[in-house]
Amino acid sequence: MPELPEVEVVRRDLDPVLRGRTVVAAEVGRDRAVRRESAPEAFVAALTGRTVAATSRVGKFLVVRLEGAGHDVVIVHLGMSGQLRVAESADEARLPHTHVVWTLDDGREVRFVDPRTFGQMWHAVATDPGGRPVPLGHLGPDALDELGDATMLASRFAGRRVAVKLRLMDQTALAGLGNIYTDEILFRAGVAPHRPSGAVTEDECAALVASIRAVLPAAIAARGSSLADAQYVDGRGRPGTYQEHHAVHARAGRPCPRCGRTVARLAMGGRSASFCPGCQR
DNA sequence: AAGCACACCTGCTAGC
DNA sequence: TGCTAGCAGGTGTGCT
Repeated sequence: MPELPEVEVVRRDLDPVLRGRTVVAAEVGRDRAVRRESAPEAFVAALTGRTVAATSRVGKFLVVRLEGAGHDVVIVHLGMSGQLRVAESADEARLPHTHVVWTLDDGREVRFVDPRTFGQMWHAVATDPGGRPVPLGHLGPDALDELGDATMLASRFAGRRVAVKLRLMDQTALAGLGNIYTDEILFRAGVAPHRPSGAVTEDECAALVASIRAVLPAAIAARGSSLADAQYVDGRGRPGTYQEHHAVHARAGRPCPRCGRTVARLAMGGRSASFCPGCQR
């Protein structure tokens, strides 16, 4: 799935389910789902009997903070196809590819379902002085909560020859944007995806910042984007609707909604960019 | 040392 | 109809 808006929708669904609840049991059905742990047993032991203090998010990573003096957390990344689903009880049938299950003290279950297995979760102990878990220290500022001004973005682009779309997707530069939302953000800002990031002007950086500030909240309000393969659903299994507002992403060959020219597709960094050659320069 | 290519998986679709 | 190749929202590593 999932880029920042989808992860944020899942976090908002899950927070009231988890907050103040105690995890009475945890089970790992597929070791790869907790592959950063020394052993799945360590993950289960660290989580069992613990009460959830709060949830937060950094970029595409979901952070579940546990009560106690140790400042420890569970970090979840949904990868390409991960879902966190709430079941009202253990009796509800499990979906195929259910790899991790947390049983809560109210009888509900939180289930991690992930067909492609690129997602994972793990227990992390230390937090840095800013309150971020140490394993997430390499991430740049969060694109929703910590986005700065045009000057900040320009400083992230300065001296770089890499294409601006790839730079926007670089999680160490700015955290949370992926292939869908960089397509949409670049379209709205009128910037072509293959432009070298160092050549993007200050005015264009201002347009990109405004575009990020518009697109991410709108996508969250629409409960995320669910594309053709329909892998992304929220905590209750429902798809989002923001794909209905996509101007260019996955619309190559169809007309640009603004100027009518054909949306083009470009191979970039091992994936594909969609853009309007008329609106984006 | 920035910038690539590639590995890691499963499932669906388009095309033959 | 059935097979195969290609493609899909991600991150991390290792080579140049």
